[in-house]
Amino acid sequence: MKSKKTARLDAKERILDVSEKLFAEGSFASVSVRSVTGAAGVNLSAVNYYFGSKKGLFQAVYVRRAKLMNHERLCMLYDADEAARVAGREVTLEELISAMLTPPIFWLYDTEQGLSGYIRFLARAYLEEASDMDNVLRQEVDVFDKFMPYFQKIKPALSEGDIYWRIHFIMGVMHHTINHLHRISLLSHKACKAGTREQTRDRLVEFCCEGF
Amino acid sequence: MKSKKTARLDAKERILDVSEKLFAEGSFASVSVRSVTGAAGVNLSAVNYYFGSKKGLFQAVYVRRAKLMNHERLCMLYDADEAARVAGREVTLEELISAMLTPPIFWLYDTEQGLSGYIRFLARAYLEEASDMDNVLRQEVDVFDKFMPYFQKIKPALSEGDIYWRIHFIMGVMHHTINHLHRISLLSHKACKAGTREQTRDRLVEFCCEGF
DNA sequence: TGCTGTTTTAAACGTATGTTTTAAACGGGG
DNA sequence: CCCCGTTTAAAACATACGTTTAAAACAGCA
Repeated sequence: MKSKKTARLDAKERILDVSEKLFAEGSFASVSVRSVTGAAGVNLSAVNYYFGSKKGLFQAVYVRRAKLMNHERLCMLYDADEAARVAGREVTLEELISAMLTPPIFWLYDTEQGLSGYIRFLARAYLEEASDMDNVLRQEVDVFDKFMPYFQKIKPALSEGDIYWRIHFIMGVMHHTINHLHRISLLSHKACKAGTREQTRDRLVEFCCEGF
Repeated sequence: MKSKKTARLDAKERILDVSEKLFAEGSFASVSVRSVTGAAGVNLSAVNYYFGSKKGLFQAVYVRRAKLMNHERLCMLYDADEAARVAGREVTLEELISAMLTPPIFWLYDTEQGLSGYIRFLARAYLEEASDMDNVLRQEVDVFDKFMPYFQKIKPALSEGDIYWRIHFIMGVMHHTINHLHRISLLSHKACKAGTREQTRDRLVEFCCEGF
């Protein structure tokens, strides 16, 4: 019951890794429990044993890295705030948008830890109508609320609604990049390459800064 | 075999209407043939009779309005081109982006003819990995290729790749609005309203023009 | 070693799925 | 009226699904 946990976590974690990947590539309904357990090399019952149900598995995939994701964004925000404070200036718009976009975009390029899978999983989860997934949205909204005062200080002429609309657009640029980065070369007749994560991030930030 | 066609088209069209709506709300796998035929009030076999298979139905939903959609965009482009020609000026960036965004956004607000359903169906089809759906992408790419020369004339400093990246971002803003317009009020703590189709369109165009 | 709680396995359950089949109903043209 | 191609109807098919069950295998500890 103690050292056995290693095996337990192995299987559990393996299921999470695999289903993160599969849920990133297809919709909830299109991924079967059997395809998950098959790819993870565990017994069919393992999903229900560890997570109660298929929906529970989906939630668990979400929860596993949810805090870390937004934690990184808030860290970047606070870092920018601190840097601006000591320099006696205001946080810049670029810093704000970069704090919102850098973590997800960098994760998108991470294949080692599987963070790429998670970020694509997230982008899909936004479209799942399972009412339990509303908290996926809500959690991100909570983060943006922390950004709100900064935007208002930088753009005092904009109403709260105006700012939310722009944040909404930024999310659109981000999600679309997450969903389609792998075929952006194809779509552009090879005219644009995916590039490095910094290049992609810079493109996004630049476009969104100007649009704001 | 002649006037009987009315009944035939009625059933066929009714199936298309219903599945357009259902495919707009859920993924391909999450929509069952039985839910379609049930809502359409036709027999279960009707889908396979008219469309061969569930996938065939999906394709038929796509094909039904695909040409019209991009036709409207190209019309707006040619209108802008003509207006600019007679005025002895160049087409503006705003006109270009408006031509790309106005049809889908206006459709999104159309509930009478069900165009709203189609445009949300399209946004979802982009994420279906069914390889048959690659032509959904390709068709839109073909349209953008028609826009390409205009963008290059307006922004001669940008490389082809730069322009494609920006078009990609514009598509992101558009798709995200299509997918989430119905809950944008919720996400913003009621701070922003969905507004009229013109207001939404103008917000999109403004943001994308600046970003470009 | 025997006991205990945990994990894994194999099998089965009940239901929902896409599709096929077979026959009935329909409606105009001979 | 009857014939015929088209459309609808009901039923069945085979498979895939999520979930449950019950027993076996396991690992630590007395």
